[in-house]
Amino acid sequence: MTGHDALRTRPPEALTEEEAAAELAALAAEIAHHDRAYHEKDAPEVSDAEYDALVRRNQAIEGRFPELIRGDSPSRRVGSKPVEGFATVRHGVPMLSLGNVFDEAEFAEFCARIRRFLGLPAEEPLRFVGEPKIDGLSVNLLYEDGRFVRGATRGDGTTGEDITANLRTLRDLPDRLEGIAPRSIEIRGEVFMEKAEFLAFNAKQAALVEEQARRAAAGERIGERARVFANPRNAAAGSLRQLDPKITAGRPLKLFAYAMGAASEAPAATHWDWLGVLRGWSFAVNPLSRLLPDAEAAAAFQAEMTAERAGLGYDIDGVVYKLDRLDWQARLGFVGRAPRWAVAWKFPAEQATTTLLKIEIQVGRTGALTPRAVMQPVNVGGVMVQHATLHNEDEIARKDVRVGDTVVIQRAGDVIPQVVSVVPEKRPEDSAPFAFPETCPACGSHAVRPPGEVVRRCTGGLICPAQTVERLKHFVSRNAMDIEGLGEENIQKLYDEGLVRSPADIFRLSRHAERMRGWEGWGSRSKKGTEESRKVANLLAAIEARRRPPLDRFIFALGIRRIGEVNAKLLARHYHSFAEWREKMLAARVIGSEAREELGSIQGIGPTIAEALVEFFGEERNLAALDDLAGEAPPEPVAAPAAADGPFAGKTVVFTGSLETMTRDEAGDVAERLGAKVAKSVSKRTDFVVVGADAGSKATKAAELGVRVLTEAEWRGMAGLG
DNA sequence: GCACCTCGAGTTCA
DNA sequence: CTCGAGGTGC
Repeated sequence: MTGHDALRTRPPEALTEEEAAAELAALAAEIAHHDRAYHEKDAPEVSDAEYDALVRRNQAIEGRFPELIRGDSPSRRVGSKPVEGFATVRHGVPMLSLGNVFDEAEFAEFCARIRRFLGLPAEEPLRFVGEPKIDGLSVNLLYEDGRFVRGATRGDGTTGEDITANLRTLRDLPDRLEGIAPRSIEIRGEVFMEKAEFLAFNAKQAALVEEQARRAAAGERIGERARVFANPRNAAAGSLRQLDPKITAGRPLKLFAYAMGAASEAPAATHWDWLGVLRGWSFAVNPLSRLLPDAEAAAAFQAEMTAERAGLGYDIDGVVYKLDRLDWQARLGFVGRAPRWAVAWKFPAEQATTTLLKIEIQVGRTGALTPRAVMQPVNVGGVMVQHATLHNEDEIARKDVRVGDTVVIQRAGDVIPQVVSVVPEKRPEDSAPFAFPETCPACGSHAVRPPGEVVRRCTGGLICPAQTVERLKHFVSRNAMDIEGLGEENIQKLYDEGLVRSPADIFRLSRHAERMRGWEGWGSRSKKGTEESRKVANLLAAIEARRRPPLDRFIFALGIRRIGEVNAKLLARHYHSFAEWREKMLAARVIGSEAREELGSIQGIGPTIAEALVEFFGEERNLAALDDLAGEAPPEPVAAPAAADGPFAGKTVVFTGSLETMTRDEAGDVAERLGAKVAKSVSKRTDFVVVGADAGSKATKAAELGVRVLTEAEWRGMAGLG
């Protein structure tokens, strides 16, 4: 729905070069957007077929205009979503994530929760199966009538990529299940590379890279670039992503099977027996897995694995404990996306020590001053780390972090580095406590910290260059205006050159095309030639492609405090058009006015958020910038969600429990499009409660109040989802 | 008034 | 992903 549909219906041959460039830019942006919606937010906005149509359109145009293929073309991307080759696959049963515990007390709490839920006395032992948690790639293997028919990556848990051909090359994967097999069954496993194999393989890769470099220097053409991998996990992932199964076949990949997904019949009554069944079907099951009679045995097993960890042939980051009895598993169900009957007991995060070189203060788009540690680069768990957030003033004081200190760092939640503590013995004599600045490092304005709040904020607002640049970055970002090719660096450059000071300026950039072409790397043919000379044209095309933004994106892009994606959508849906919204916001500046009441009556908008909006509209310069922008890029009204009739029109619907075929958010979107109002909790004004797996009190309440309860299947039927 | 849930904002690295 | 804080229902 980007306004390019008219163009898209024309065959590529009928396009002028300029049109083609513009459409490729728009397609790249749109596909990237969907990739994100699909992967990161778990909320695809288009069907797979629509998505594929976009990709095919992109390929068709690229085929006709090969010289226009963009550096960021979706067809080149090797990132999250493979665009050629791999199809997407929906798992029969979602592939879940696991809750984590880090010590015996947390594990005991996990056990206590199970007992509470099942109503078991403390004496009743909980029998677990412990399985080393390998750091590899989860895959889902579908067998029908005993034959391997499809294999997929985990993906976002709901849908993954079809990598059947690659998986067939694994020696550990039986093509056929021996003996009695259910008509249809999904088997989950972990694909990984052993440490020794990884080192040998990576050495080969390194040699290959070197050789390619030599040949390139000699002017030879080289095809696919070889690469070295940072760790076994990445190597395994890279190997499974190969479009050519022959390459995968040459990689030393292993597979351990460990769980069952959707199955036409249950092949066992306990998890332990199930592992036995898998072995019988000649799957490799981790031989270290063990049946543990009670929680004490689990704790002992954890200690044992901690000791043995270093000596294992592969990397593990903890042990997974699963309640053995499948009937209990079924009763326990799920909280969110994680089962209540299993947990990952993680080893302590890998730590490293390094020196703190300095503490930088970053200024965010709302003026928040955030301290950031700059450290001597150090390897933590296979990744070089040199920055870590210090969160805020209090955090620095609490840990008494000082410049020059030797600090212990770790990567929390597998990714984000954090400073754990300082090593006081190694502190230089002349060190002083860090003095958090009380003025903005970018504009010198006062930075204030309201009582009771943690964040200190620059009061410079519109005059602060750092805030202005951050707001511009936010404006063009993916979920906002989504202007492809306008990243952080380019925005900074355009700001520094004085070409862009406000969002509206972006839409006037075409006036400065000549000047931009003169910049090094923008159009001046320095080294690489062709691609750079296209940069300005591509950028302008990408900007044009966004000249009619949907109102919700437009509102979000403004970067008003407390107005994120969700609240922006609420506002856009409620006020429908830009003019209406603008007028009502101005009127709402008067406390007690009708417009203010209306604003507060929107579900999800409370007094604080209303206040933030009113504050924005109370600033004359904001209003001027807003109108300037709306003149350049007038927002399109969002379609009114109301459907005049149908079973959900005008009804209030509550979704509860975890739905299998979609997330609650997705379901909510569908319901809204059908004219329903989606609420979070059940009251007597609720018309329908849609109950997913493991619904809790809301389902009970619905029954008490006599509200109509729908199963997921019934809901899908009524909503016309088939 | 309190507990729970959801949203916003900020952040790192390959 | 994680924290803080706002909104809403009990």
